[in-house]
Amino acid sequence: MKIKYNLIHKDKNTKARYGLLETNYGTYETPIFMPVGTQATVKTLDPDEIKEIGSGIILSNTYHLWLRPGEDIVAKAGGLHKFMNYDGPILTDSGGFQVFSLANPKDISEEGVIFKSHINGEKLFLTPEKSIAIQNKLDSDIAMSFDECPPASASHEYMQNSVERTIRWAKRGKKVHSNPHQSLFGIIQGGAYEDIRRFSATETVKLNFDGYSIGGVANDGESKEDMYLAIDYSIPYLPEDKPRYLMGVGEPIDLFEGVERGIDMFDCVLPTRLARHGHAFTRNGKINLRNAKYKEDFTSIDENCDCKCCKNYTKAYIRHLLVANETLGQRLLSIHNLRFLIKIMEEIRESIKNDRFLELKEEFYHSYLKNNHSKTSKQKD
RNA sequence: GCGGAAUUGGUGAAGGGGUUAACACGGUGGAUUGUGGUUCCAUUAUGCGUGGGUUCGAGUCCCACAUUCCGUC
Repeated sequence: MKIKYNLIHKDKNTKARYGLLETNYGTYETPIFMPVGTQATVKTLDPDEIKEIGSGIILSNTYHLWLRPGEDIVAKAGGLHKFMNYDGPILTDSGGFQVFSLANPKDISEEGVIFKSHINGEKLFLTPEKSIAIQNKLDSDIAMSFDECPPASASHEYMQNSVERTIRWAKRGKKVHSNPHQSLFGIIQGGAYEDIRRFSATETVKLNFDGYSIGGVANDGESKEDMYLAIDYSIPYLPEDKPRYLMGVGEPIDLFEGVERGIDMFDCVLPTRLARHGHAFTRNGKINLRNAKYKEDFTSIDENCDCKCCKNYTKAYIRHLLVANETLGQRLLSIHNLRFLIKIMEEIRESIKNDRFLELKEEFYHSYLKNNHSKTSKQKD
């Protein structure tokens, strides 16, 4: 079946919305945070642990699985769910982001994009049709349109041309999409240009996708102000009865800012990447467990957290694991950081239902920002 | 006793007269938003065993001493 979004309640004071998303693998409440498992694994966790932290949908990536092990092997295994032994919903990214990160602008043509494999340097060619065909074979529950993801710093002219091409790519992808129980999302681009976001949103919505994403907001070096503008400029043109997905966003503050503006779905590598590099989210801001001050700190990372890591282990022990390069440290922190974001989303959903989203937001910001561990803007003060 | 070699940060060390002592590991911070798993960035010896001397200038050359190692009686 295709996914189905049911809008249940709109917050009285903001654009935040609470809904239910029906999928092939159960119904999930939104807004939702989706952990990222690029290579058919949420790094360091097994599927039982993904479930334990209260996770719903997870992400995987067309580009990476295309290169290794190849979509045919995944198909032979019985599809991505069977291959990785995960019986929850899976969304696959289209490889579009890799256009931004791995290709040169001159390698992008109307037909598709020339990549250099990050594994062996081999020249590869990816098109909208190819991306959709791979995703059909992977048999994910939600596929993404193949898009170009230009930086917000791109000129107005480049951005307009890029967005027009992304829309043509979306049409081509939709035309060949043939997996009956896989949904397909369109992607809105346009940087922080109001007119281009409006154009991208209205034209993409005309194609009638199962959901809509806002992309190009979490590229390296872009300001949070531009991200918030990109959302504000796109949301008014998206239909109420379809889910809205903000791609690549996952700082706690940005989850609140996104929800407030009407976003239903988020994904981000940040919780798991930060974990592997020794950082943890806490209600009092982000901390670096490798810091010497935790050497003899025998308290948990966050005493209010209900995850396996916080219930059983101390900062001093986790620090030791990280410094000694033991993978258990990375695993425990990944579990904690993911649980942290998922729990925030649980609280956010409750607050929307009770029309007290802004109160929760203020409460969270007060605690999270009080030690200035996180800035509300990437711009220096 | 005699002869030879060595002595440079927390560690392994480079440098054999010319500005601020290489590099690596370790230490200490920071970064990370549709993945960078072991990544990236910054910082970390006002000092080269001790004391003299030569020189415009000395880890670098000379002398004495100390310590360590090797050989030998």
